[in-house]
Amino acid sequence: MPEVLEVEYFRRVADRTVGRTIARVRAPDEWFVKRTDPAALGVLVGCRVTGTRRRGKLLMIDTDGPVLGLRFGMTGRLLVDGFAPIERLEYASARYEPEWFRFGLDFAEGGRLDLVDPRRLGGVELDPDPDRLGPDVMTIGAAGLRDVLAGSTAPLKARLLDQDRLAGLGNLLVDEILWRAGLDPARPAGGLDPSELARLHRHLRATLARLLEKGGSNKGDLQGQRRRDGECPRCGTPLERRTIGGRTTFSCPTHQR
DNA sequence: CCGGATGTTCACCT
DNA sequence: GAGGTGAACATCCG
Repeated sequence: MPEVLEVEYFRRVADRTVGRTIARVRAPDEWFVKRTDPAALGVLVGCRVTGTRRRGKLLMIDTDGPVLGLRFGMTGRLLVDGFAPIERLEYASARYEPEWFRFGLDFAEGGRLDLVDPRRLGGVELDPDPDRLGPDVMTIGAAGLRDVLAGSTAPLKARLLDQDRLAGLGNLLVDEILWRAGLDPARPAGGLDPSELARLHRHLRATLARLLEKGGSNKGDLQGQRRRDGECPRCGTPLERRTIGGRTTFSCPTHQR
C-alpha cells in the first residue's frame, strides 16, 4: 500500500466525515470485501461516523455501529468529497477509471468517501482486529523496537516489514531508514547491540517525521537511486541490489554494516 | 514483449 | 515453529 505515512494522510482526510451519517454503501466488487459477508455492509446505513484511527497501514472508520476497516494495497487511494491527499502513487496512474472505485460511502449530509484501487490489492472489512498487527511504527518506543527484534534470526529488514510484529513500514521506508541508520538489511534482526538499537530507533523516528512533512514514503534520499546503477547519495558507492524479505532491497555496501 | 512495482495471503518447502 | 519462495490479484511504466 501506500505505507504508514500515506495511510496517515488518508486518515486525516477521512476525518472530514466525522459527524456525518452513512446513507448508502457502494460495494460493487465482492472480492474487495474481506472476512465479511458483503450483504452485512448494509448495517452501516444509518450509522454516524464518530472518529478515525490508524494502526500501521490499517485505516479504521469508527461509527456508532460497526468499525469500517480500509486497506489500500499498493495502489489504493482515498477520496473524500472528491479530494485526494495523494494524487498519484509511484506505480499507479493519476487516472480514476470508474471500475477502479472498489468501495464507497455516500453521506446523508452530502459528500462521499471513495476507495480507488486499480490493482485491487486493498480491501474493506467490518470490525477488523487491530491486535492482529504489531505496535504502530509511528509511536513505538526504543524498548518496543528492541522487543520486535529480540531473538530473531530473520534478516533485520524482513523483521521490520513483518506487520504482525511492527505495523506500518513498507519497502521504501524500511530501505530508507536502514540506509540512514547505516545498518545492513541482511543482518540478523536479533544481533544488534544496544548502541545500534538506539541508532535504529532514532533514525526510525526521524525518518518518519521528516518524510511525513516532505510528502510521503517516496520522498526519501534513497528514492532516486532505487534502480540498477543507483549510487549511494552519501558516498557515491554503487548500491547493492538484493532480494531480502521477498522484496527488492537497495543498500550501500560501504556504510551499511 | 517483459520485468518489476509503496502489499497481503496462502500453499508449499527446508 | 521459524523462515524462505513463489503465486495470485491488476495495471502501469520503462
